[in-house]
Amino acid sequence: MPELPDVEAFRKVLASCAQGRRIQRVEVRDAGVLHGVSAARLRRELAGRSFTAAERHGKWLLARTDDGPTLMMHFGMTGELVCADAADPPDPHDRVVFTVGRERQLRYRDQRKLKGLWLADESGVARTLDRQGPDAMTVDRTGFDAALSARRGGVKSALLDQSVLAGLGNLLADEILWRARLHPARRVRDLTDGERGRLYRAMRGTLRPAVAAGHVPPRRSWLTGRRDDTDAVCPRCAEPLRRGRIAGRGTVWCPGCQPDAS
DNA sequence: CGGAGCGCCTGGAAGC
DNA sequence: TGCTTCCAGGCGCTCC
Repeated sequence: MPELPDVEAFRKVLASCAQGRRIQRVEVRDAGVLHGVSAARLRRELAGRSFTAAERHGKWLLARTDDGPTLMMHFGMTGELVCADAADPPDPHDRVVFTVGRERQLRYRDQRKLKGLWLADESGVARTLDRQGPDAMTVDRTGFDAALSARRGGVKSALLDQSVLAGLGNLLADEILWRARLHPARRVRDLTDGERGRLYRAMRGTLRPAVAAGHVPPRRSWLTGRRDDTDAVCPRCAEPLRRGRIAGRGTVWCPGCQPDAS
């Protein structure tokens, strides 16, 4: 679930809940979400420090600390970041709980534990972010073309590859391709300049309202709002939507609006 | 290099 | 009803 818009919402949660506040307590309820750091070291390195900047790149969320390491968070498919009162009952999927300030808690909650938390110094942060392409929210048209230029495969696979563009997930990729009227299996190299422009504008036009909403909104006027329908039809042309597996992922598209590769 | 397949985890839904 | 299997909005790895 968490794609760029969700992680941007978590960034705002981090900023409003914990930024500038002292970390009083670090409770690791399930060490299975910790990567390369023990519960003891996480506690030792963070307790007593304050969270400073809240940054996001693609689907990575970075919590900086004053003169300390950076907490890096990735939410996999089911993760979220919640601000709660210390008195609120814990959710069974609260894996790590940071008590900040008086009685406030920042909770890393995740059912499936596919990703989790890392603790990194500057070079560690750089090593992770160097593997990421430009952020999909802020990349300009020139950077977008540059990111796609080296690609030989299908366009959906390129959009999903975080080292090409950072932040798009399966839902967004389908939504953007539908909006751009491009079949997900089209080869990137075959796209005309006009088609790449359409794709870029579709990405911006999809991300802006999704970030405002904090997630990809399941509006009926969007493809996303139809993909769970039993007899799903295109919101634009009413053609029955097609489902298949493209780039190894469940993919939905409109055969009417998004003409086949060939 | 691209892309398919698998594994990491969990739990809800579908199948028998 | 109960047990089994499949599948999911992510991603890293191996293999062809």
